[in-house]
Amino acid sequence: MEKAIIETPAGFAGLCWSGSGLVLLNLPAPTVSDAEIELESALERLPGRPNEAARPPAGGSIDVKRLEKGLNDYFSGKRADLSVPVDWSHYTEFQKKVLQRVYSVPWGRVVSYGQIAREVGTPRGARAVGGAVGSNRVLLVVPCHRVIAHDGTLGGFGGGLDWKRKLLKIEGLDI
DNA sequence: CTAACTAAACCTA
DNA sequence: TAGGTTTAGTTAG
Repeated sequence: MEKAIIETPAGFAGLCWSGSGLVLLNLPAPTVSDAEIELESALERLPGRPNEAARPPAGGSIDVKRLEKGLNDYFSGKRADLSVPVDWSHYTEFQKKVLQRVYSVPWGRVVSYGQIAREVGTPRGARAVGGAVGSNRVLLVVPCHRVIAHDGTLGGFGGGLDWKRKLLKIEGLDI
């Protein structure tokens, strides 16, 4: 499991990845040390699998430079390409299904919890979808901030509703 | 296994 | 619009 702190126009973001993809991407923090602290704390809260560190395939890692450029573009207000392989191994089946669907929501668009629920085959599981997107650990790459309530209100956000509003604002949406 | 949580949606008035 | 009800999956005990 490799770690890094990268600089974005909005601050310093901590991330870590395994051989199969991105494991963690935090929202930008004001200082490098804030970002480090948040990253460590997120790592401790990572569910499951103690054998993760035991298999680091040296070759297959993510393109950190490209992600850094993507985030730079994103926080400069551009329609950025944040696509990067994600390591889904720390999620339950349901969470994975939901997050993979959210992954495909394009820049500047929003969907409702209920819509996601219908699309993953649990038509009345909107609240469960809320719980699942709340488990997202690769913010922005899986754009869970684009999932809002069906009546157009914000819903919730693990990183705080101010962040959610701000991210949507960057994408031209005033909610 | 149960019970208590939700980042929802629906129904009624 | 407000308030109560229904709902599916996760998590703690």
